Amino acid sequence: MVVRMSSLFLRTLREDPADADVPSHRLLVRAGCVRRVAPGIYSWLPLGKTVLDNVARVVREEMAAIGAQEVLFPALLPRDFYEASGRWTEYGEGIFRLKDRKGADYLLGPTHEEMFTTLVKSEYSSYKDLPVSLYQIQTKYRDEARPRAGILRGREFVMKDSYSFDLDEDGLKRSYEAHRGAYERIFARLGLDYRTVFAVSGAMGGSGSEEFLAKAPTGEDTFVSCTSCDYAANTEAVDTAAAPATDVEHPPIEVLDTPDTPTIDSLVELLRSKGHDVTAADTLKNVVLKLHTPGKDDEILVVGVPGDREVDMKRLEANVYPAEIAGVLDDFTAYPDLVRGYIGPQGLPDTIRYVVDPSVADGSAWVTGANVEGRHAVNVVCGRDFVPSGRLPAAEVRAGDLCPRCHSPLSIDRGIEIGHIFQLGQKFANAFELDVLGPDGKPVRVTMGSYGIGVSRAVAAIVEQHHDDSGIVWPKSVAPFLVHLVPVGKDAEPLEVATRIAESLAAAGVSVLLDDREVSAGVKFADADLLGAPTIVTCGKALKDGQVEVKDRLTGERTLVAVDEAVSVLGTR
RNA sequence: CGGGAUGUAGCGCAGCUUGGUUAGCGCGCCACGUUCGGGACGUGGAGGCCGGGAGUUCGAAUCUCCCCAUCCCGACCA
Repeated sequence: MVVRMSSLFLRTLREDPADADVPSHRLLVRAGCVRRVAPGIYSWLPLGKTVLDNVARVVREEMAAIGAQEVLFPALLPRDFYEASGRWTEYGEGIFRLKDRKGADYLLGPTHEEMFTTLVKSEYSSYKDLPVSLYQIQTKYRDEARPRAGILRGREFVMKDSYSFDLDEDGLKRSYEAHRGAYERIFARLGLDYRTVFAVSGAMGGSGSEEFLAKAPTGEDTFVSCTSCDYAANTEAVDTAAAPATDVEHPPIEVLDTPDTPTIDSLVELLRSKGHDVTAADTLKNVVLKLHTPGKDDEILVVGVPGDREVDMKRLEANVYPAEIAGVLDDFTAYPDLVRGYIGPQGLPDTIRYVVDPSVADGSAWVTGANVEGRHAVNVVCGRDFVPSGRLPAAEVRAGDLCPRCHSPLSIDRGIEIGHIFQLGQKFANAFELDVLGPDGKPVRVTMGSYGIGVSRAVAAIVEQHHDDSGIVWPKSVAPFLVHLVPVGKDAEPLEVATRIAESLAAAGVSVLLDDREVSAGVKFADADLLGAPTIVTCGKALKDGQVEVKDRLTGERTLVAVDEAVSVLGTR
């Protein structure tokens, strides 16, 4: 079918919308693909809907290829399923809740582990039924505290979520690998430049988890990748190897008067002025954090990191799960042993939990607080003068830090999370007592995996990676149209020729957009570039030689093609 | 929830400091004419509870107070 622009429901914008600052948001709005309805909530117009459907089609094909079967759950869900898993409470303000006319509680589904688990429990009961993988492509709802960046982080979004059900750990690993393979093929077909990185499982629980991050400066996730081997990880999940212990003999602790040095910088400056050759990296910074564990009393945690680094709260939090970091302690009155600004791990009472970053090696000597106002201690040796109760990755990760695998430097990039796969294990199977009967007649607890792709987010990620100053440059796999025909000139001939080519291409199964509007050539060219069809065909001046101009949107390269050959040439592009 | 900014036509903005006829410009939209290969031009139109409320004033888009909303940064977030 030929789509004619004169009747296509489309209004392009010449100017950038005021509320958009990331490229995908700007261009999807300007190209008439989406319109904002409320914060984080968007309507999809014909062009955008076509792209969204194309992405979903690729996802469906690859899911089918690994044998996953599609279902569709409601988005509107009753409370009891989420009560059973504990997530009605766990999610807090993150979900949309509502009541029906009888006052019964409902929610708009943020993710559907509960529903899938229950469905399989109600239908299957034998080991012979497994393994099975089910998925849906569905609208999800999360009441984000701050939706941002247009389609990239909305409160309503389209997600493909699938779940695997296996009898044991080995089966789970096979399902997980199958999904990882499918995801790699999907993102490659979508034209996305992405990395697969180790991630933290966080609230989802489970053992293994990887994220698929589309590289983009506008991405919200920061990840490291090794410049030499294939190691890559979300910064929260970077595995810092414990620094090797040293057995250098250090002099005994010496306590120095260091008045008015509450910060690392002021301390280093004072010590250097007194002839001590130290830098911030030689100091041990001790930060007091409040830990909140749901259902338990809050506690404090003192963490020591090299003084030239900040504490990465997200990274540390990933390592204290299920506890959450409620912030930095600001009221020290309940902790007389902690001298604000002058805390040292040596001599801290056992009642205070003290951990260090793995970069603090046994046998290493540090400058740190003397637990007395206005005094610091030098030659404080880890393992000799204090013994941390544990090592938790807590220091910020920097470009140039060493790869935990091969010790080459790491680089840091930002990415958009387009997919996430989890070896979920039995968290939900336990919550719903999902068992099947084994060959011996005894019940076997099912093991699950959960796998997500942000379908609408992928559309935005594609635009982030495929655009230029003039507009979007759609990859062929998802382009709303493969060929955009632009007749120019006041005579009837250009439109006649363009229409003829358009109809022949459409008959050959090529999606075609025909700009039959009565507007100036400049408007047509600008819109063609903005809309981003991979091939733009101008029917104009060259018609006098029996030719049309074929432009590759990506490279800008233009070639002249005889009208008679246009259909066969374009059909094979 | 903290910090910053902004609410005037479908979209992008000016006007507000220093209150005063009928609130303006560009894009888009409608009509007619000219133009016709990189966002053409002329003429004439349609389109506004100036975010909401209360106040000050003879008079408020403009000043004061309160509220609401949106965007950005942070906290938060499979």
